[in-house]
Amino acid sequence: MSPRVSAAVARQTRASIVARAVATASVTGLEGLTIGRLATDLGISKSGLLGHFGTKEALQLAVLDAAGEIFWREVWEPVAATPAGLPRFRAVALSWLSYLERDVFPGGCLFVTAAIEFDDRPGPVRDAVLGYATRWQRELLWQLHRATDAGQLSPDTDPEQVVFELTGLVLTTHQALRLRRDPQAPRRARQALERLLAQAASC
Amino acid sequence: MSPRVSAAVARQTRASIVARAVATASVTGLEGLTIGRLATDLGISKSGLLGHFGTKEALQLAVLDAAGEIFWREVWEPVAATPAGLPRFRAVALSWLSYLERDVFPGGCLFVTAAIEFDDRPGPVRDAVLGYATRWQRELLWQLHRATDAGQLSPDTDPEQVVFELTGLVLTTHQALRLRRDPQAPRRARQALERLLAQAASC
DNA sequence: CCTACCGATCGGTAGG
DNA sequence: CCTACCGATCGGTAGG
Repeated sequence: MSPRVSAAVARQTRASIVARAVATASVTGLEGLTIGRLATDLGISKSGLLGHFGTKEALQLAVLDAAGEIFWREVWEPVAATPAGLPRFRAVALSWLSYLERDVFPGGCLFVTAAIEFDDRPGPVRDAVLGYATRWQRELLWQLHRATDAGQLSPDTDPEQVVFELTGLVLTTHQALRLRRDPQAPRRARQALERLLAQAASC
Repeated sequence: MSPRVSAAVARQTRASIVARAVATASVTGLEGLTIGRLATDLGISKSGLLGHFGTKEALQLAVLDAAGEIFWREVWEPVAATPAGLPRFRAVALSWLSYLERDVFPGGCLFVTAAIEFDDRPGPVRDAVLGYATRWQRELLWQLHRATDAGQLSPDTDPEQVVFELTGLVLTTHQALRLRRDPQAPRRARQALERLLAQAASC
Protein backbone atom coordinates (compact mmCIF):
# COMPACT_ATOMS: atom_id res chain seq x y z
CA MET A 1 0.00 0.00 0.00
CA SER A 2 1.37 3.41 -0.87
CA PRO A 3 0.89 6.38 1.45
CA ARG A 4 -1.71 8.91 0.38
CA VAL A 5 0.94 11.61 0.02
CA SER A 6 4.61 11.25 -0.83
CA ALA A 7 7.29 11.40 1.83
CA ALA A 8 8.52 14.63 0.27
CA VAL A 9 5.15 16.33 0.66
CA ALA A 10 4.86 15.02 4.20
CA ARG A 11 8.30 16.47 5.02
CA GLN A 12 7.23 19.80 3.59
CA THR A 13 4.05 19.78 5.64
CA ARG A 14 6.01 18.99 8.77
CA ALA A 15 8.44 21.81 8.04
CA SER A 16 5.61 24.30 7.58
CA ILE A 17 4.05 23.16 10.86
CA VAL A 18 7.34 23.64 12.71
CA ALA A 19 7.97 27.03 11.12
CA ARG A 20 4.57 28.25 12.18
CA ALA A 21 5.00 26.74 15.65
CA VAL A 22 8.35 28.46 16.17
CA ALA A 23 6.81 31.84 15.42
CA THR A 24 3.81 31.18 17.64
CA ALA A 25 5.86 29.77 20.53
CA SER A 26 8.12 32.82 20.59
CA VAL A 27 5.03 34.81 21.56
CA THR A 28 2.98 32.35 23.66
CA GLY A 29 5.76 30.15 24.96
CA LEU A 30 6.20 26.43 24.29
CA GLU A 31 3.42 25.52 26.74
CA GLY A 32 1.14 28.12 25.18
CA LEU A 33 1.33 26.23 21.90
CA THR A 34 -1.89 24.32 21.29
CA ILE A 35 -2.41 21.64 18.69
CA GLY A 36 -5.90 22.84 17.80
CA ARG A 37 -4.96 26.47 17.30
CA LEU A 38 -1.91 25.58 15.24
CA ALA A 39 -3.94 23.19 13.08
CA THR A 40 -6.61 25.80 12.45
CA ASP A 41 -3.97 28.41 11.53
CA LEU A 42 -2.50 25.98 9.04
CA GLY A 43 -5.86 24.78 7.74
CA ILE A 44 -5.36 21.15 8.75
CA SER A 45 -6.93 18.88 11.34
CA LYS A 46 -5.58 18.39 14.84
CA SER A 47 -4.92 14.71 14.31
CA GLY A 48 -3.28 15.39 10.95
CA LEU A 49 -0.89 17.78 12.64
CA LEU A 50 -0.21 15.56 15.63
CA GLY A 51 0.52 12.61 13.35
CA HIS A 52 3.84 14.26 12.47
CA PHE A 53 5.01 14.35 16.08
CA GLY A 54 2.96 11.98 18.19
CA THR A 55 2.76 14.18 21.29
CA LYS A 56 2.78 17.86 22.13
CA GLU A 57 6.15 17.35 23.86
CA ALA A 58 7.68 15.98 20.64
CA LEU A 59 6.38 19.07 18.82
CA GLN A 60 8.01 21.28 21.47
CA LEU A 61 11.33 19.49 20.97
CA ALA A 62 11.02 19.89 17.19
CA VAL A 63 10.36 23.60 17.70
CA LEU A 64 13.48 23.97 19.85
CA ASP A 65 15.51 22.12 17.23
CA ALA A 66 14.28 24.40 14.46
CA ALA A 67 14.84 27.49 16.63
CA GLY A 68 18.38 26.30 17.28
CA GLU A 69 19.06 26.08 13.57
CA ILE A 70 17.67 29.56 13.02
CA PHE A 71 19.74 30.91 15.92
CA TRP A 72 22.91 29.36 14.52
CA ARG A 73 22.22 30.69 11.03
CA GLU A 74 21.34 34.20 12.25
CA VAL A 75 23.94 34.65 14.98
CA TRP A 76 26.92 32.41 14.30
CA GLU A 77 27.16 32.01 10.53
CA PRO A 78 27.33 35.74 9.67
CA VAL A 79 30.53 36.05 11.74
CA ALA A 80 31.99 32.55 11.23
CA ALA A 81 34.72 33.95 9.00
CA THR A 82 35.98 36.39 11.65
CA PRO A 83 39.45 35.46 12.95
CA ALA A 84 39.21 33.11 15.92
CA GLY A 85 39.76 34.40 19.44
CA LEU A 86 38.88 37.90 20.60
CA PRO A 87 37.76 39.26 17.20
CA ARG A 88 35.34 36.38 16.73
CA PHE A 89 34.10 36.57 20.32
CA ARG A 90 33.31 40.27 19.94
CA ALA A 91 31.69 39.66 16.56
CA VAL A 92 29.52 36.88 17.97
CA ALA A 93 28.47 39.00 20.94
CA LEU A 94 27.50 41.87 18.64
CA SER A 95 25.73 39.45 16.32
CA TRP A 96 23.78 38.06 19.29
CA LEU A 97 22.61 41.57 20.20
CA SER A 98 21.82 42.34 16.57
CA TYR A 99 19.69 39.19 16.41
CA LEU A 100 17.57 40.55 19.26
CA GLU A 101 17.31 43.91 17.54
CA ARG A 102 16.29 42.34 14.22
CA ASP A 103 13.30 40.52 15.77
CA VAL A 104 14.23 37.22 14.14
CA PHE A 105 11.33 35.63 16.05
CA PRO A 106 8.13 37.68 16.34
CA GLY A 107 7.96 37.28 20.14
CA GLY A 108 11.62 37.60 21.05
CA CYS A 109 14.22 34.91 21.53
CA LEU A 110 12.52 31.54 21.95
CA PHE A 111 15.34 30.26 24.15
CA VAL A 112 14.99 33.15 26.61
CA THR A 113 11.28 32.39 26.90
CA ALA A 114 11.74 28.61 27.09
CA ALA A 115 14.44 28.89 29.77
CA ILE A 116 12.04 30.77 32.06
CA GLU A 117 9.12 28.53 31.19
CA PHE A 118 10.87 25.23 31.85
CA ASP A 119 13.45 26.03 34.52
CA ASP A 120 11.14 24.48 37.14
CA ARG A 121 9.64 21.70 34.97
CA PRO A 122 11.88 18.63 34.83
CA GLY A 123 11.69 16.59 31.66
CA PRO A 124 12.99 16.31 28.11
CA VAL A 125 12.08 19.88 27.16
CA ARG A 126 13.98 21.35 30.10
CA ASP A 127 16.90 19.04 29.27
CA ALA A 128 16.86 20.22 25.66
CA VAL A 129 16.76 23.91 26.62
CA LEU A 130 19.64 23.42 29.03
CA GLY A 131 21.53 21.48 26.36
CA TYR A 132 21.24 24.25 23.77
CA ALA A 133 22.25 26.88 26.36
CA THR A 134 25.25 24.82 27.43
CA ARG A 135 26.45 24.22 23.89
CA TRP A 136 26.20 27.94 23.11
CA GLN A 137 28.06 28.82 26.30
CA ARG A 138 30.81 26.33 25.41
CA GLU A 139 31.19 27.92 21.99
CA LEU A 140 31.68 31.33 23.62
CA LEU A 141 34.09 29.93 26.22
CA TRP A 142 36.14 28.32 23.47
CA GLN A 143 36.65 31.65 21.72
CA LEU A 144 37.66 33.28 25.00
CA HIS A 145 40.21 30.53 25.69
CA ARG A 146 41.67 31.07 22.24
CA ALA A 147 41.79 34.80 22.98
CA THR A 148 43.73 34.30 26.20
CA ASP A 149 46.03 31.73 24.55
CA ALA A 150 46.77 34.26 21.81
CA GLY A 151 47.47 37.01 24.34
CA GLN A 152 44.47 39.02 23.14
CA LEU A 153 43.06 38.94 26.66
CA SER A 154 44.86 38.97 29.99
CA PRO A 155 45.78 35.50 31.29
CA ASP A 156 43.93 36.48 34.50
CA THR A 157 40.67 36.62 32.55
CA ASP A 158 37.94 34.33 33.88
CA PRO A 159 36.11 33.20 30.70
CA GLU A 160 33.08 31.91 32.64
CA GLN A 161 32.72 35.32 34.27
CA VAL A 162 32.82 37.06 30.90
CA VAL A 163 30.18 34.73 29.44
CA PHE A 164 28.06 35.16 32.59
CA GLU A 165 28.12 38.93 32.19
CA LEU A 166 27.56 38.86 28.43
CA THR A 167 24.51 36.67 29.01
CA GLY A 168 23.26 39.30 31.45
CA LEU A 169 23.65 42.01 28.82
CA VAL A 170 21.66 39.91 26.35
CA LEU A 171 18.89 39.20 28.90
CA THR A 172 18.55 42.82 30.03
CA THR A 173 18.53 43.92 26.38
CA HIS A 174 15.79 41.38 25.66
CA GLN A 175 13.72 42.69 28.56
CA ALA A 176 14.29 46.34 27.67
CA LEU A 177 13.35 45.77 24.02
CA ARG A 178 10.31 43.61 24.62
CA LEU A 179 8.80 44.80 27.90
CA ARG A 180 9.89 48.46 27.84
CA ARG A 181 10.02 48.87 24.07
CA ASP A 182 13.24 50.80 24.66
CA PRO A 183 15.26 50.90 21.42
CA GLN A 184 18.28 52.31 23.31
CA ALA A 185 18.99 48.94 24.91
CA PRO A 186 21.32 47.44 22.28
CA ARG A 187 23.44 50.58 22.35
CA ARG A 188 23.74 50.31 26.14
CA ALA A 189 24.63 46.64 25.83
CA ARG A 190 27.34 47.34 23.25
CA GLN A 191 28.79 50.03 25.49
CA ALA A 192 28.91 47.62 28.44
CA LEU A 193 30.40 44.91 26.22
CA GLU A 194 33.30 47.14 25.18
CA ARG A 195 34.02 47.99 28.83
CA LEU A 196 33.87 44.28 29.70
CA LEU A 197 36.33 43.39 26.94
CA ALA A 198 38.62 46.33 27.70
CA GLN A 199 38.74 45.20 31.31
CA ALA A 200 39.55 41.63 30.25
CA ALA A 201 42.25 42.85 27.87
CA SER A 202 44.20 44.75 30.50
CA CYS A 203 43.75 43.48 34.01
CA MET B 1 -29.85 39.74 56.91
CA SER B 2 -26.24 39.31 57.95
CA PRO B 3 -23.70 37.73 55.61
CA ARG B 4 -22.94 34.06 56.20
CA VAL B 5 -19.32 34.79 57.08
CA SER B 6 -17.79 37.96 58.47
CA ALA B 7 -15.81 40.40 56.36
CA ALA B 8 -12.74 39.55 58.42
CA VAL B 9 -12.96 35.87 57.55
CA ALA B 10 -13.50 36.77 53.91
CA ARG B 11 -10.40 38.93 53.93
CA GLN B 12 -8.41 36.10 55.43
CA THR B 13 -9.69 33.67 52.81
CA ARG B 14 -8.76 36.06 50.05
CA ALA B 15 -5.28 36.52 51.52
CA SER B 16 -4.72 32.76 51.66
CA ILE B 17 -5.84 32.40 48.04
CA VAL B 18 -3.45 35.11 46.90
CA ALA B 19 -0.58 33.65 48.91
CA ARG B 20 -1.05 30.26 47.32
CA ALA B 21 -1.48 31.77 43.86
CA VAL B 22 1.76 33.73 44.21
CA ALA B 23 3.67 30.55 45.02
CA THR B 24 2.03 28.61 42.18
CA ALA B 25 2.47 31.38 39.63
CA SER B 26 6.19 31.66 40.37
CA VAL B 27 6.47 28.09 39.05
CA THR B 28 3.79 27.90 36.36
CA GLY B 29 3.58 31.55 35.37
CA LEU B 30 0.54 33.81 35.69
CA GLU B 31 -1.16 32.20 32.69
CA GLY B 32 -0.44 28.74 34.07
CA LEU B 33 -2.60 29.57 37.08
CA THR B 34 -5.97 27.81 36.85
CA ILE B 35 -8.97 28.55 39.02
CA GLY B 36 -9.84 24.88 39.38
CA ARG B 37 -6.41 23.70 40.40
CA LEU B 38 -5.96 26.56 42.85
CA ALA B 39 -9.37 25.91 44.40
CA THR B 40 -8.61 22.21 44.77
CA ASP B 41 -5.26 22.96 46.42
CA LEU B 42 -7.02 25.21 48.94
CA GLY B 43 -9.97 22.88 49.54
CA ILE B 44 -12.60 25.36 48.37
CA SER B 45 -14.86 25.54 45.36
CA LYS B 46 -13.96 27.26 42.13
CA SER B 47 -16.88 29.66 42.41
CA GLY B 48 -16.00 30.43 46.01
CA LEU B 49 -12.49 31.32 44.91
CA LEU B 50 -13.55 33.28 41.87
CA GLY B 51 -16.04 35.28 43.93
CA HIS B 52 -13.11 37.09 45.53
CA PHE B 53 -11.80 38.36 42.21
CA GLY B 54 -14.43 38.08 39.50
CA THR B 55 -12.10 37.05 36.71
CA LYS B 56 -8.82 35.27 36.25
CA GLU B 57 -7.23 38.53 35.11
CA ALA B 58 -8.24 40.24 38.37
CA LEU B 59 -6.65 37.33 40.23
CA GLN B 60 -3.46 37.79 38.21
CA LEU B 61 -3.38 41.48 39.12
CA ALA B 62 -3.92 40.62 42.80
CA VAL B 63 -1.04 38.13 42.58
CA LEU B 64 1.27 40.79 41.14
CA ASP B 65 0.25 43.20 43.88
CA ALA B 66 1.00 40.66 46.60
CA ALA B 67 4.30 39.71 44.95
CA GLY B 68 5.21 43.40 44.89
CA GLU B 69 4.64 43.68 48.63
CA ILE B 70 6.75 40.59 49.27
CA PHE B 71 9.49 41.92 47.00
CA TRP B 72 9.50 45.25 48.81
CA ARG B 73 9.59 43.58 52.23
CA GLU B 74 12.32 41.12 51.25
CA VAL B 75 14.54 43.36 49.15
CA TRP B 76 14.02 46.96 50.18
CA GLU B 77 13.06 46.96 53.83
CA PRO B 78 16.09 45.03 55.13
CA VAL B 79 18.37 47.78 53.78
CA ALA B 80 16.08 50.81 54.17
CA ALA B 81 18.18 52.12 57.04
CA THR B 82 21.38 52.16 54.99
CA PRO B 83 22.60 55.72 54.30
CA ALA B 84 21.09 57.10 51.10
CA GLY B 85 23.17 57.28 47.92
CA LEU B 86 25.88 54.80 47.01
CA PRO B 87 25.78 52.76 50.26
CA ARG B 88 22.06 52.20 49.90
CA PHE B 89 22.31 51.46 46.17
CA ARG B 90 24.96 48.82 46.81
CA ALA B 91 22.95 47.40 49.71
CA VAL B 92 19.80 47.20 47.60
CA ALA B 93 21.67 45.52 44.74
CA LEU B 94 23.14 42.93 47.12
CA SER B 95 19.74 42.46 48.75
CA TRP B 96 18.20 41.88 45.30
CA LEU B 97 20.74 39.15 44.59
CA SER B 98 20.27 37.67 48.06
CA TYR B 99 16.52 37.54 47.44
CA LEU B 100 17.17 35.34 44.39
CA GLU B 101 19.52 33.15 46.40
CA ARG B 102 17.04 32.75 49.27
CA ASP B 103 14.31 31.39 46.96
CA VAL B 104 11.68 33.76 48.35
CA PHE B 105 9.26 32.36 45.75
CA PRO B 106 9.46 28.61 45.06
CA GLY B 107 9.76 29.10 41.30
CA GLY B 108 12.07 32.11 41.15
CA CYS B 109 11.19 35.78 40.89
CA LEU B 110 7.60 36.18 39.75
CA PHE B 111 8.36 39.48 38.02
CA VAL B 112 11.10 37.93 35.90
CA THR B 113 8.65 35.24 34.80
CA ALA B 114 5.74 37.63 34.28
CA ALA B 115 7.86 40.05 32.24
CA ILE B 116 8.69 37.29 29.75
CA GLU B 117 5.15 35.91 29.78
CA PHE B 118 3.39 39.20 29.09
CA ASP B 119 5.89 41.23 27.11
CA ASP B 120 3.95 40.40 23.95
CA ARG B 121 0.42 40.35 25.43
CA PRO B 122 -1.07 43.85 25.64
CA GLY B 123 -3.52 44.44 28.44
CA PRO B 124 -3.84 45.29 32.12
CA VAL B 125 -1.47 42.53 33.26
CA ARG B 126 1.32 43.68 30.97
CA ASP B 127 0.71 47.27 32.09
CA ALA B 128 0.97 46.22 35.74
CA VAL B 129 4.21 44.29 35.20
CA LEU B 130 5.72 47.23 33.37
CA GLY B 131 4.52 49.56 36.13
CA TYR B 132 6.20 47.57 38.90
CA ALA B 133 9.41 47.30 36.88
CA THR B 134 9.40 51.02 36.19
CA ARG B 135 8.83 51.98 39.83
CA TRP B 136 11.65 49.70 40.94
CA GLN B 137 13.94 51.15 38.30
CA ARG B 138 13.06 54.68 39.45
CA GLU B 139 13.91 53.78 43.03
CA LEU B 140 17.33 52.56 41.91
CA LEU B 141 17.89 55.61 39.70
CA TRP B 142 17.01 57.90 42.61
CA GLN B 143 19.73 56.36 44.79
CA LEU B 144 22.25 56.72 41.98
CA HIS B 145 21.35 60.38 41.52
CA ARG B 146 21.86 60.95 45.22
CA ALA B 147 25.21 59.16 44.94
CA THR B 148 26.40 61.42 42.13
CA ASP B 149 25.07 64.51 43.93
CA ALA B 150 27.02 63.49 47.02
CA GLY B 151 30.18 62.92 45.00
CA GLN B 152 30.14 59.19 45.79
CA LEU B 153 30.07 58.45 42.07
CA SER B 154 31.66 60.33 39.20
CA PRO B 155 29.46 63.09 37.72
CA ASP B 156 30.01 61.36 34.35
CA THR B 157 28.08 58.33 35.61
CA ASP B 158 25.05 57.39 33.52
CA PRO B 159 22.55 56.10 36.12
CA GLU B 160 20.34 54.44 33.49
CA GLN B 161 23.34 52.52 32.21
CA VAL B 162 24.18 51.31 35.71
CA VAL B 163 20.61 50.16 36.35
CA PHE B 164 20.54 48.50 32.90
CA GLU B 165 23.66 46.52 33.71
CA LEU B 166 22.57 45.67 37.27
CA THR B 167 19.31 44.32 35.84
CA GLY B 168 21.38 42.16 33.51
CA LEU B 169 23.34 40.76 36.46
CA VAL B 170 20.08 39.92 38.23
CA LEU B 171 18.62 38.25 35.13
CA THR B 172 21.70 36.17 34.35
CA THR B 173 21.90 35.17 38.03
CA HIS B 174 18.25 34.13 37.90
CA GLN B 175 18.88 32.01 34.82
CA ALA B 176 22.07 30.46 36.21
CA LEU B 177 20.39 29.56 39.52
CA ARG B 178 17.17 28.22 38.08
CA LEU B 179 18.07 26.69 34.71
CA ARG B 180 21.68 25.66 35.39
CA ARG B 181 21.34 25.13 39.15
CA ASP B 182 24.70 26.89 39.42
CA PRO B 183 25.18 28.17 42.99
CA GLN B 184 28.25 30.18 41.89
CA ALA B 185 26.07 32.73 40.11
CA PRO B 186 25.47 35.19 42.97
CA ARG B 187 29.20 35.34 43.68
CA ARG B 188 29.85 36.16 40.01
CA ALA B 189 27.15 38.80 40.08
CA ARG B 190 28.58 40.44 43.21
CA GLN B 191 32.01 40.47 41.60
CA ALA B 192 30.63 42.18 38.50
CA LEU B 193 28.65 44.62 40.65
CA GLU B 194 31.78 45.75 42.48
CA ARG B 195 33.58 46.33 39.18
CA LEU B 196 30.56 48.24 37.89
CA LEU B 197 30.50 50.48 40.95
CA ALA B 198 34.27 50.95 41.01
CA GLN B 199 34.09 52.04 37.38
CA ALA B 200 31.30 54.50 38.18
CA ALA B 201 33.19 55.85 41.17
CA SER B 202 36.31 56.77 39.25
CA CYS B 203 35.72 57.48 35.61
C1' DC C 1 -4.16 13.71 6.37
C1' DC C 2 -9.44 13.13 7.54
C1' DT C 3 -13.95 12.74 10.74
C1' DA C 4 -15.37 11.41 14.86
C1' DC C 5 -14.98 10.89 19.11
C1' DC C 6 -12.89 9.97 24.48
C1' DG C 7 -11.90 11.70 29.45
C1' DA C 8 -10.66 15.89 31.55
C1' DT C 9 -10.46 20.29 32.32
C1' DC C 10 -10.66 25.33 30.98
C1' DG C 11 -12.70 30.15 32.78
C1' DG C 12 -16.81 31.59 34.31
C1' DT C 13 -21.83 31.74 36.00
C1' DA C 14 -26.50 29.84 37.06
C1' DG C 15 -29.91 29.30 41.10
C1' DG C 16 -30.10 28.28 46.10
C1' DC D 1 -29.90 44.50 50.04
C1' DC D 2 -24.94 42.45 50.93
C1' DT D 3 -20.99 38.71 51.29
C1' DA D 4 -19.19 34.22 50.72
C1' DC D 5 -19.58 29.96 49.60
C1' DC D 6 -21.98 25.40 47.59
C1' DG D 7 -22.99 21.65 43.80
C1' DA D 8 -23.68 21.70 39.25
C1' DT D 9 -23.29 23.10 34.86
C1' DC D 10 -22.55 26.77 30.97
C1' DG D 11 -20.01 26.94 26.10
C1' DG D 12 -15.51 25.52 24.43
C1' DT D 13 -11.09 23.32 24.09
C1' DA D 14 -7.19 20.47 25.75
C1' DG D 15 -4.15 16.30 24.31
C1' DG D 16 -4.70 12.05 22.30
